[in-house]
Amino acid sequence: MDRTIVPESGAKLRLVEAAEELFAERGFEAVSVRDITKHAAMNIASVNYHFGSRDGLVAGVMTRYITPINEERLARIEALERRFSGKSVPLEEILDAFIRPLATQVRKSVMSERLFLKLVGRMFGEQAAAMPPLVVEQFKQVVARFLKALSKALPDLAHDEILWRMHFVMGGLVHAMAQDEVLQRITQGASGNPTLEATLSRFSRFAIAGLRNGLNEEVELAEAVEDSPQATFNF
Amino acid sequence: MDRTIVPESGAKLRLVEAAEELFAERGFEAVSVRDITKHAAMNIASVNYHFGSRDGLVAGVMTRYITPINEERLARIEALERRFSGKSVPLEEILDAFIRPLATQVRKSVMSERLFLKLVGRMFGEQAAAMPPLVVEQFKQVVARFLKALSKALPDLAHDEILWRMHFVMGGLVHAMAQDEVLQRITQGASGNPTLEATLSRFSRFAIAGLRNGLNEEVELAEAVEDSPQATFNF
DNA sequence: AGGTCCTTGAATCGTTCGTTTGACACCCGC
DNA sequence: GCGGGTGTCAAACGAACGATTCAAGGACCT
Repeated sequence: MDRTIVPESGAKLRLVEAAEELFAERGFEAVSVRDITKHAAMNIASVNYHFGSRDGLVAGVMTRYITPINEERLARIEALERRFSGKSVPLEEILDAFIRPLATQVRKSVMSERLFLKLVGRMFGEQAAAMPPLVVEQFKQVVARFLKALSKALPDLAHDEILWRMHFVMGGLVHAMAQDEVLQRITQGASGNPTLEATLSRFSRFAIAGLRNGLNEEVELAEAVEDSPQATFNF
Repeated sequence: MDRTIVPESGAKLRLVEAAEELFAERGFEAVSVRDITKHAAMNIASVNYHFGSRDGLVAGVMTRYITPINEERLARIEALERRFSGKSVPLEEILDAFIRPLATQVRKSVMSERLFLKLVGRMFGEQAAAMPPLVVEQFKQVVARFLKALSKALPDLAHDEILWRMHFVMGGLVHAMAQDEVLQRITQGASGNPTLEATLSRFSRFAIAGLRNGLNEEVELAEAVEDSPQATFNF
């Protein structure tokens, strides 16, 4: 569980690390093989030699962090289910098991917190279609596992509803990670320079509330209609 | 307020519509000028003749729908503030004013709901840096306006906190719009084929709960700590 | 010392990209 | 009917892309 990095020849590692940095900064499609090899001080041919193709390198970058993140997620949710032995795991714990691995793995990276998050965020935001099949398979496993735990923790919510809310949660997470400069630009930098932990904590509380909502849904809607003369909520 | 489309020469319109469709389907960076002109049954040179460059066409596509969406957002929030004359506008109404314009504009588009949402989602998800300055300026105005309304509606929340939650909300929205096939793939299509209205309604309820959370924050945290023997929430 | 395998180096491949060119057709006011 | 915009067309531009080639290096083993 502690092995974070696939054993690489040293040259492979240098290429992957250079690629990560550039992908995080400029996005996957905006970086050429020449950019990467120049940044790693290596020959152009090295990418094709070590990874077969540019896509092979991209796959290597995606696997490198996402795999241990998802492994840690699975390990954590399994530990929780063991701890609560069949009973439903509290929502807070489930979400923590999903989010905290990001903070764990960022520490093992040579990149800054900000770049690491941008990289992971970009993988889902702009390269979701290019994910290696193995990673996709693992991710399906993670989703299925957490979905089951959420179903238990939120027994009054329909299965579909949970699914959608999880989708919203992942979207907020991905966006918050990858698009930090949008926040900065739009608010003229009024948002400060928070730590990763603080940001994830903020998000965690937001997401929990969104997920938990609806146990008393009809009550809230009734209120809303009362409050506003011409309620707009037919959609 | 009803003019949706900038007056265009007919040829410009055909190019923009062809570009929209391809951008929505494949992403902005994956579509070449040749793809666009072929799809519009026009000459390669037409893009540079009518828009100056490929970037000019991209800017045209971004402006075309985002501008009226943001105009409608501003009109709605102003109408609400007028209606509630100085008093705080209910959170539900604020969020509705932000989200509903998407549904309004999609109807004026020749594209399918799904493609339209993918297009708008992609603009923020993968092309936020390429937004025309005019659109960015308008968007800043929208954010500032809604931020003020939210501050009134959620008086117990710190300014920064509201800002971050709005960021999370926008992320969930963008992701839900652009990455629909992720949801399909990961859940093996178990999520059905909901209408736009249903999806936005779902999201709206989710976001409201997330935004409103924390008025009684310490209470919930205390509960959570009690529930779980070894609380993991130091972050 | 010789031979083998793994890895790099510089040069170049064929494609595709966004953009430009200049010739050609059209229309409209004079 | 004639000149000057206006728009379209095929063709070609230089630049950048991912990928390939092949010779030369270097480590390691026998």
